[in-house]
Amino acid sequence: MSEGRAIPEATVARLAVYLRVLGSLSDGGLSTISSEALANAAGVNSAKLRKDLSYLGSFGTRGVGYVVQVLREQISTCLGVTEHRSVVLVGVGNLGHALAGYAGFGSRGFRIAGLFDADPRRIGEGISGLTVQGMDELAAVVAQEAVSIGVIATPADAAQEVCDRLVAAGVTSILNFAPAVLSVSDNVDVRKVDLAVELQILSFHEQRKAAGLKAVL
Amino acid sequence: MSEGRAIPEATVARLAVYLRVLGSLSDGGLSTISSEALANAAGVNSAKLRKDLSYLGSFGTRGVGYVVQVLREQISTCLGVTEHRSVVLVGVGNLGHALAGYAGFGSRGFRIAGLFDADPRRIGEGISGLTVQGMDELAAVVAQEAVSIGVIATPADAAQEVCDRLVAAGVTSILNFAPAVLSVSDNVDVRKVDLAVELQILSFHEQRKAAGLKAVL
DNA sequence: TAGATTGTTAATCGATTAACAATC
DNA sequence: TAGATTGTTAATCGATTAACAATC
Repeated sequence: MSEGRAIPEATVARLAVYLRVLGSLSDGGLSTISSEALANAAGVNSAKLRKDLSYLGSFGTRGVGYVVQVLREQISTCLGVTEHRSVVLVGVGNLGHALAGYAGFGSRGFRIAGLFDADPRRIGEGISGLTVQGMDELAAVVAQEAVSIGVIATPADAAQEVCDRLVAAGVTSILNFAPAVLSVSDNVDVRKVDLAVELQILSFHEQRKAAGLKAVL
Repeated sequence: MSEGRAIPEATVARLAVYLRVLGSLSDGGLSTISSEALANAAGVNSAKLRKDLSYLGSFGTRGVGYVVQVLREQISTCLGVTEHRSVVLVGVGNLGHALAGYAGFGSRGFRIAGLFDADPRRIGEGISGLTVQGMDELAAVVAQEAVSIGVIATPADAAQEVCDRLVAAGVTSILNFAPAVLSVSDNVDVRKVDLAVELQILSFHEQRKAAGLKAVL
């Protein structure tokens, strides 16, 4: 039981996309779908989709396709969406506000257990039904609400300290929106979302396109 | 000239990180650095770092390391940071506000050429020194300001239409923050940043950790 | 020369893809 | 049975890593 048949990282990311696409499809009343159709909707090719699903088991029907509901349940279970998780969000600047107001949390099994900020002027502020707390409260909330995920939306220079405090409080996964490289012990997972890096990757490709154009002319 | 010696996608993403790390290092007055030290600061191993840099050429000194300034210039040139690029941002909700206020744009060679929203009540609103415009103005601004990159920060159901209008206006790269899969012609680059997907990946790993813990006990 | 560190090779690892036998 | 589509295999491709010769 609880087999360690490792699912590739890239597959996990795509499963989350499939899950969302399946959500809108079943809202649209569709009850069954082929790998080809789902792959198109998700923007991948069908071989990759079938390979991805094969890591979860085999619950399609040859000649027919997949039952949308079954697929949703299998993927949800695999990703752990069924177990609700509490997250804390540190830093309630512009980005923190946007994240706190993000509607997708609840429907995907996440619950914001607390908002925190180091700036005393922000403490007590109400955002999306929650009240901003000071960093002193962080450890207690993480412990009481069994929080396992921390989201960092502070400026870069505060990120490492916030990270350390989150880890000390017991958080084991961190989603980092601050433009800083965090160092953590390797039992803690960190994922980073970096606007500047995304833009620079696009910029790089723009440049290549321009160079290609020149080469052609 | 303008050689097509392809730089791997993964390398491009890391180069952007190295560039930022080098920025803070040279602010700190450091003038020379070894691959080992830079790799540590960037959170990768030194072999990977050297391999990444080798795609740009070889401008380190054996036995010594790299001159920080030289490295910054080489990476900047490669990524196209030296040529300034104009971007437009569509959707000025919470997230749009956060993005519009993001300080890192200018220092990285990007300039916001316009903010747009479909909601007539938002038109005329001032954000970070810019005025929100209606979608009718989009095409003209893209053309006049030679905008090549569009950022989508709308709700999911508006994303595809906004995308189509951006592409029609002449944008060739899109950064999509809306939780929707965009379909575009393949001369247009799309990168997607998805909060829900990031959280679900973390959630998946949390689950694995919990299962591993149980297995050990 | 001795010590340090780069740049590159070759081995390994992981992910993608096409193709097709299995089977509804 | 004939047509459709899955699940899986094997080939390919790309990225990571360790190791070390080159060289400062």
